[in-house]
Amino acid sequence: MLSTTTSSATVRRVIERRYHHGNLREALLRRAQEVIRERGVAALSLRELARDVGVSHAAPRRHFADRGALLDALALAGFARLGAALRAGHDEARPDDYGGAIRAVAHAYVDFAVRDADLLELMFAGKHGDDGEVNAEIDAAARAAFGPVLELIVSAQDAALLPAGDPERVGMIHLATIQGIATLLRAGMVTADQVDGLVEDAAAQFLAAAVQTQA
Amino acid sequence: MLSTTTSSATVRRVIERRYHHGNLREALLRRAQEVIRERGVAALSLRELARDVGVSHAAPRRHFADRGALLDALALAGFARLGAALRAGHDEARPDDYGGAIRAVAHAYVDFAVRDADLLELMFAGKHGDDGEVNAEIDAAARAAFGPVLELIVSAQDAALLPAGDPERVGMIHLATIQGIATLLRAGMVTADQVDGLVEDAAAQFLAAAVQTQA
DNA sequence: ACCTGAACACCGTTCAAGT
DNA sequence: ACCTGAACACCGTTCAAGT
Repeated sequence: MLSTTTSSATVRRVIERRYHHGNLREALLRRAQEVIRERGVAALSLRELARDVGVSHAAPRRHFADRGALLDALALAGFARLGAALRAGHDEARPDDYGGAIRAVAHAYVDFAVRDADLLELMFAGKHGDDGEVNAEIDAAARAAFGPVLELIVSAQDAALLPAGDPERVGMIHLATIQGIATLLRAGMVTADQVDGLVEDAAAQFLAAAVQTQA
Repeated sequence: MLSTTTSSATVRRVIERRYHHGNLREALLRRAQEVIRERGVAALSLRELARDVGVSHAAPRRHFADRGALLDALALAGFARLGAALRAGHDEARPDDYGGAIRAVAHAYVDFAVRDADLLELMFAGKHGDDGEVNAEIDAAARAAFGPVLELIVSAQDAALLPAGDPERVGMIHLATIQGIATLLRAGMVTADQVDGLVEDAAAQFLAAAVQTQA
């Protein structure tokens, strides 16, 4: 039918147009996340990405100076998404239920780590940049993502449920524990059905140790 | 001088011979560890390795079926070295000083993680093998490496310093915490001078939470 | 402003051939 | 038994050229 032909031609033109209006960057990032999830960071190739998205192999250069720049952008987007997930976990609990919030955030973190294990590894890979220094933008995004955890600790301290003290330090141990559980799962040293129990233990230990410190 | 010429020719022949007698494999593994330490796993190239060691680019194939097999061998060797380091840490403490032993092992672990951050990441990368399953040999090596930690917990339980219970589960939380501290350090979220304090906190929390569980 | 096509130097993998 | 050399298909990066 004529209308079908017309509309399909229109769609084609629109798609072509979109790439000329700044959407190639998003398309590349979206596809890159899929590839990482399916086959890992090592299998991520700029040329294949360009092919998948229907553009020449040199086109990504407009948006990402090199492969490292693409990885940095992925890490940045990853921290934004992780931050949203942690915040959503935090908001699942009732406002005064600090223990519940701590557990919900921990579970949200591990869920993210399971679903996007390779992306998380990339996010924590550090040494973004040729000379081995930490990318300041990514570092800031990471700290922002963990904001809900710190707020939680400060709130609990205000409510006298946790002893006063540097929330960064108290929270860092807890964060390390959760992150470590995710790593052990990824390595196969912990099975999927053990994870929930370990996360519960970690949250309980976090609260218990805080009380212990207080005594 | 004649003798110098003779001996240098002898050395050359010996080196050539060594490669023909099964040392190419060790030479490749040794050089690979250096490259990983200096420039990371992603920068590891079989061809460059062969060049560095003075052999043709196809020679490594005799000893490693492909790049993945080399990485597996590196992970295996890494766990052997990590196990030795943890055992050495354990032996630093007096036989009856469980708290000291736990702290020493934790510090040994983080030291390894700092010195060989990229290797450790490779060791925990999981999914060795094309279809995403965990390599059984590497998994066994990992469990063997963490043997000293489990022994420690069992000993402490026998001495009634820790509550009875599954040592794997009790120890796994502690191990996760230490591993997580290493990851946060690598990511730049924790500075090098904070690490010792965090490790001390983690060890104290481990013992405190155990006491708490007992009560 | 954004993308293409050709070019360059690298890489992993394979395989016949050498000693 | 162990290694070499040529070959293939891929990759990241660069750059002149197109629209």
